[in-house]
Amino acid sequence: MVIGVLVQLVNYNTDKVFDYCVPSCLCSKIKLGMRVLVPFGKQVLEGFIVEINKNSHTDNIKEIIQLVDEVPVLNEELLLLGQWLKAKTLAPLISCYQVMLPRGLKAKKGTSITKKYESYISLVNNVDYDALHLNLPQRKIVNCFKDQKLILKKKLQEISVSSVKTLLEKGLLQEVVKEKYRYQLHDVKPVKYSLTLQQQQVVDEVLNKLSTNKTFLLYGVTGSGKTECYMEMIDGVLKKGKTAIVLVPEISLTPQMIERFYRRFGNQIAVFHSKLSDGEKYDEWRRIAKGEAKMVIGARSAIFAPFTNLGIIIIDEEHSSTYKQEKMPRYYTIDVAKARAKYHNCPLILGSATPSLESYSRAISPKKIYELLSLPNRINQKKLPKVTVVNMHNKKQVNNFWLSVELCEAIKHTLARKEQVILLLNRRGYATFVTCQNCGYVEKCPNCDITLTYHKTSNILRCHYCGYATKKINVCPKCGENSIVELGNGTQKIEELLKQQFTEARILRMDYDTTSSKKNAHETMIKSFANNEYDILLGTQMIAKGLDFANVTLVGVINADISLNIPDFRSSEITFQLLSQVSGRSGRKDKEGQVIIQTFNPDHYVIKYVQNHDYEGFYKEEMKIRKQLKYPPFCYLTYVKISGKDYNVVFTEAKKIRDYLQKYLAKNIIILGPSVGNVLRIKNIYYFGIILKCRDKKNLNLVLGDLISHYQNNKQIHLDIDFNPNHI
DNA sequence: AGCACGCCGACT
DNA sequence: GTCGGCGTGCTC
Repeated sequence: MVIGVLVQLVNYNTDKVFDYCVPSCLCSKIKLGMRVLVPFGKQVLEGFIVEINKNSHTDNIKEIIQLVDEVPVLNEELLLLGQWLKAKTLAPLISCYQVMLPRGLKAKKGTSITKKYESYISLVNNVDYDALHLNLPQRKIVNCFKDQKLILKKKLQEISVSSVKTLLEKGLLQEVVKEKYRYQLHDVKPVKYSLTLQQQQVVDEVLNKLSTNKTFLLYGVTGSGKTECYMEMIDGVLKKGKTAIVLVPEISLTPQMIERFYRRFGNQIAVFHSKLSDGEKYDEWRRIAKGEAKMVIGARSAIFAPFTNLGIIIIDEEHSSTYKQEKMPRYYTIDVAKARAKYHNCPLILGSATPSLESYSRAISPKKIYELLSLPNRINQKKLPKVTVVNMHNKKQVNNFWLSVELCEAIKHTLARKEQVILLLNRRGYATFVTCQNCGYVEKCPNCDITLTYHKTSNILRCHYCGYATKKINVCPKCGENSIVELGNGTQKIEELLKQQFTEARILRMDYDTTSSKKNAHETMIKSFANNEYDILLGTQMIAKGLDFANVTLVGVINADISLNIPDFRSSEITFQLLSQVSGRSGRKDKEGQVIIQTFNPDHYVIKYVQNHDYEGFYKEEMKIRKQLKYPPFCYLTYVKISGKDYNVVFTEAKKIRDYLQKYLAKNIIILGPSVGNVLRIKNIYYFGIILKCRDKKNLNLVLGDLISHYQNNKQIHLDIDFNPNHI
């Protein structure tokens, strides 16, 4: 028997199927998707069986060493999905399979994680336990099985070790050895929710179409109860004997969130998140593969959960940039979800309070690419908070560069009422830009409408999209004032300024620096703030998502301008989403909330629409710009990154690649660059980027595929292709 | 990724 | 004459 094996080396040179023969004693055990150990040159490697019973055209075939698995780790669907993923992302096929599996199951060198076993006890059929003469501890043990079929042996032994032993010896109880799973939640009784009429309509709409491969966009304002809808939909799916995948951004995957699902679905759920150990992830994966778990809740990678009968896929906060995988294979989770939903002929639900422009345009287009479901009201008819915009140019209003009089007053009053404050420190950008301190003017690229990045060493402003460059100005072309300043950092001072202003207040700072030091720091901080151990929570965008604090009645945005000016065509969209989301944090329960946004650009349309909670208004205005400048959703973007150690080599090759693309790509594909990224050199590696814009991919993947094979053995140049990139 | 092969300069 | 630099190419 000859089989085709894909070995574990992530490398374009070895990314092909190698033939091996199987000793006859193993032939009956061989299945597609299993891992095997094979000799490969001088090495011994693990690989996946991707072909069986093939005719080999190779003469010197080697024999496999042994099988690694008893059952396949990749089922038929996932094997196909891997090929699809390779075609979509141009990544090596082996990396497409690796990304689907928890670390413990990836084909690799070295030892796999060993399974752990545990003994359980159950009753024996056809025994009339009531008629038996049992002593007290024995009777007590038997009684334990009144509401459970299977009980841990260890648990029963707590009653009496010897009684368990006697009952087993007499054949009145039987022992069942099962795999032990490391990640366990305790048993909770199911809870039933009652839905509002609107929620019920949304749920019914989906439940009526469970056997169609449709994508729904659930557009529901913050606090409209999307999660309850998801749970009700899942309930319907599970009742049909099918399974479900729920994706949320990693940061929203809090114990409270998991607990909510757990209370409803108990042991049927599996959980995937980054805090689990390799062993725990492995266990959760096994529970899904064996059919013990019926649904999974997890971050991006849970989209590959090995369910065989998917009934629904739900992606919450669908606009979140975390759904893009930033390393090979650079997949976009929503694309993968669509492929899986198609395979299983089941619905895909995308949920958001601020849908991505791509999703919303598909939902409202006459072609009805997505079906739109709306939840326009908050549960209990709570009003959205009042949003006040403070113009930071108005010198009378400003206490100092970062804190306005109005925000300080509001903080004072909120603290006096013993209520809590969230302050958002917008620090997303690491690129420096220049702005007029007097009128808020920001220098942008005349071709791309992207904020120009200031390069201090050369005193030049540069566009990261097309490479346009201009000398830094000192006098504002709009108002004529000599007040152009650099912006982009300096936010560290704010905590100190706050401490000076509010000497009594207990301030909690939460950002990458304070949460990355300890394992559960993020979680602990959120908890202590929720417990009123602090008055003010000062944090970066990580505080904006999905958190529900009953006592927060004031949300302040320190500097809305930073993310508004990140050099990215999505900067307005990202800012709208961020500000809308953080505004939703204010006044969630019975208290009325308010939001104060400080900005140097009070007339900016993003600020205007955030103030009015007007997603549709923002959508319409932003779409005009996207259309005019040919950005998504009016085209697909592809980013070709060229890097290497030698500046001249990298630049020359980048220009060669541009010429090559110009020659071979379909003529209506727009080519921008090569241009330098916001940092020319990182760790002594130089980077250039070429941006491709197209309405229709035409021969794009084909030409780029050829480009990759051409450079796959080039030691001086590294090529990296990113379809639908998050960052440029 | 590893490892061998092979073609050039510098050395006990 | 040999040791070792690393560019090139192969691994079923």
